[in-house]
Amino acid sequence: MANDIETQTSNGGRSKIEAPEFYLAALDRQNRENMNTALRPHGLKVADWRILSCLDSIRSLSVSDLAELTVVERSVASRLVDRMIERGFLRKEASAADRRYSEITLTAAGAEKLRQCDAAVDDLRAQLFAGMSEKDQENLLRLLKLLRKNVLAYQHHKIAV
Amino acid sequence: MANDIETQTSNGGRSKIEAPEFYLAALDRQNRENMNTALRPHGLKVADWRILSCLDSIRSLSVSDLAELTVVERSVASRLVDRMIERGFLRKEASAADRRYSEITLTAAGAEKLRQCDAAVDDLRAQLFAGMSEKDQENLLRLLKLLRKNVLAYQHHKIAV
DNA sequence: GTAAAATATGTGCTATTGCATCTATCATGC
DNA sequence: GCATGATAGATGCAATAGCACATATTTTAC
Repeated sequence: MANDIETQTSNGGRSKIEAPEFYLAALDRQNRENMNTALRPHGLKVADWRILSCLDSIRSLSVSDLAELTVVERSVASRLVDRMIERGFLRKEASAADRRYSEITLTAAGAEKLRQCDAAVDDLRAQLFAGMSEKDQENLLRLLKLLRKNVLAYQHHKIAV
Repeated sequence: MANDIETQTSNGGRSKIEAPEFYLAALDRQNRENMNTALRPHGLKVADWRILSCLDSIRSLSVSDLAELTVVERSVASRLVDRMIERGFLRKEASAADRRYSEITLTAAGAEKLRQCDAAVDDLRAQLFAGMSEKDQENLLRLLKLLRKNVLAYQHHKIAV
């Protein structure tokens, strides 16, 4: 049944589900599923892994920074961080300069856990970009960055005006 | 604080948050937020809009088809459809050929609601692809399609092996 | 034909997310 | 200095998503 799906533009225009945003969304959702299955043996979910990855890249971040980088609500980031502290993967201390901020860092256990996931994640990435030339990958990254900039601009536009 | 975020590859390799998948995820999440704010005046959420869009493109689909196209669990699609039937946007009847299947179609009200959203969605899309040449857009779509194929292949690989 | 397996859908329950709100801390104005 | 406003973070609550399972229908194996 699902095999013979064909887009029939009933309205004369281009089919909505052929739009790039639709692909983008479907792609991310499916990739997230795959990430979750790849990470399950390690006891992590994608949201956890993203937090750890951010702190691997930047070392010390606040809850707000993590929320911004992983694009979740601050409340969600707060709870994710809490749970990972309980599990021993993260450590949190109040910033000396501004005690509202928390400085979250990886513990040795967190760094080790992240390292354990590397193989699975790298494998998944390799599958994802299979058959795509280096040049195409760079091109894709460039286009995605441009889209990201546009998205942020839209948000500011909305807020400012 | 969040402004001076710089990627520092503490592990010698490429920073994880610079990986295309990370951009992809962040992009989709932010775009979804923007879609939600754009659709809020119309009383729809992105999930609703996706369902309607699929049925605008294909006319008649089952719950499973909709779940597959929008990449959500079938239970989620089932409830989304139910609620939209209650709101008068969709109609559902059992398939004559196979009564397990439901044939879901847009009502006139549903088609009209979707049409009302078009301006907002088109505007958002224009903002999203602002400054991107026609050629780049086609290129992006091509690359996304390739990624999508790879993602699906990975899933089948996982299931089959 | 009948039994067993498979598929589509719906439902109960849990986990996750997002929104509103609260507290604590800092910045700005006077 | 102090009052007001702004920001970081946490928490209560509601909506959503996902998982496990149940039911109805069809297909497959015998």
